[in-house]
Amino acid sequence: MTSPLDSGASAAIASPRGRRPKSLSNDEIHAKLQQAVLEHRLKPGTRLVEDHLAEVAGSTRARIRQVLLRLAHESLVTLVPNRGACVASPTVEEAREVFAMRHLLEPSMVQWLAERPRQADVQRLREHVAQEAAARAEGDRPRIIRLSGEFHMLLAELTGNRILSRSLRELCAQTCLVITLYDKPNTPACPYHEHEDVIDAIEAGNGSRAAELMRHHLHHIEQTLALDDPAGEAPVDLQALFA
Amino acid sequence: MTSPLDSGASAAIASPRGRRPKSLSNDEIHAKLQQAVLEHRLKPGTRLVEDHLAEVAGSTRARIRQVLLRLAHESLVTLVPNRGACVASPTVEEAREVFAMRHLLEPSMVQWLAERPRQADVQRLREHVAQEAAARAEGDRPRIIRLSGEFHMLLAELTGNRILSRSLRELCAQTCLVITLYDKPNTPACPYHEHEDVIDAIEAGNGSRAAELMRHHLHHIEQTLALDDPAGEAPVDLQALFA
DNA sequence: TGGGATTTGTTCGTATGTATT
DNA sequence: GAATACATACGAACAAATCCC
Repeated sequence: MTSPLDSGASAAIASPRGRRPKSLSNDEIHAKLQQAVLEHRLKPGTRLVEDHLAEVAGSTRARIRQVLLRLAHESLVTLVPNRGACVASPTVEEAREVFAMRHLLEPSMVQWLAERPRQADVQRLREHVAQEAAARAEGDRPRIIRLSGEFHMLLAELTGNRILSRSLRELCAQTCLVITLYDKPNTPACPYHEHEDVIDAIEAGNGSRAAELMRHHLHHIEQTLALDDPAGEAPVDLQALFA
Repeated sequence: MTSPLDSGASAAIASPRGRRPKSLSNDEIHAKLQQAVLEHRLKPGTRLVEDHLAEVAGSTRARIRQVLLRLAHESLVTLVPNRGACVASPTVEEAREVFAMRHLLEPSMVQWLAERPRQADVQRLREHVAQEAAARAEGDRPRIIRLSGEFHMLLAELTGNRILSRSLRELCAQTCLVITLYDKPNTPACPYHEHEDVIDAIEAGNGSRAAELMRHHLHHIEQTLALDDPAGEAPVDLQALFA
């Protein structure tokens, strides 16, 4: 049984240059950690030691605890009593649940947007895709990955529904963890033309087409993953093996 | 401007008889508070003083803090720095967002269930509705209210998707707060025949009908609320009033 | 305008628990 | 199997802020 706590011990949150005397607020720490996950800089299983985080962030253990608690509730870290926190490692089952949830939400979400298209929204979406393209041109892979996820978050924000927005933020972050764990070797992150297609459908006010494109897009992302083979977690029943 | 902190000061979590020496776990405290909200025993605006909760639950302030943090993340309590916690009072806007979210999730959810009907599930659902009927017969109003919400949670659980399950648990709890705040005077809680209709559609394997019934049901709940008139919150611009 | 009571926020020392050698 | 090192969990006291009178 692979413990979620047996990976590298050093905190993966690098401070740009030496010690950082600046003390970050609670929310800033949370945002930084979340962004690190989105950029695949914090990998699943990485231990998050309260003392280390407190020192690096110029904060205190009590505050770090709060942040970890919040991240745990967002399923981004797992909290084991008396053993501390580490970046979550979603199981195959959990990964499927994440995608099932996104399949439930996102097609309806873009359909809703397409049924009341606003030019300002389309504008923002196109600007975002332009950023994606720029990051792609620069070969800035962490940035590409983050922006790909943030496109979906942006769609949620444009609905104006903050609950939906938060949900999708969590789901995208978890998706990033899933991708780091189960990505097939040769994967071109989230082809951007699919994003543009969705925008086109929204601009055209074609709700059912937008929904269909999103369904296809999600399906496509899921297909770049190896959620079938039991890699990563081995629920092998040793007892049965020797019976 | 009505502050969310100006309601009754006494904690509304009654211990059955005198002091309770038993010390509850963190999760138990959370469950109890959540259930109290579901049963309308904790009303919006009720202050939640850490010391009081700690004593009643036989716990410590530190633990209570964790529970409150979690409840805050579930939007069941609002946490104001240096002023403590109180049961959340969703605004009209937030109420609309809750229903929008439920409209997004629940029709697709029951459609999914209806497309792969299992007799065991139908059984559990019917048993639940029977409990609702029993509570109705006894006139146990808190129980009726709680069970009505829990029907929707049960549907989510039957999908086997824990993320969806948690989402709906949160949404239902928030709906309960919304109902206490904006219910029109004469409201018969959630007519149970609508629940039965949904079950029938699921059993019959009629996905689109199940979805349609759920849409109708949600719409019906929303219509028993007074989300149009600006009661409760008065965003009156006093400056404009005297200009 | 001020003072006292109440409640939250923080800190520190210690205890407990886990993993390792 | 025992001892050690390490990190989390706990408890109490102190400090700061808010509310009410």
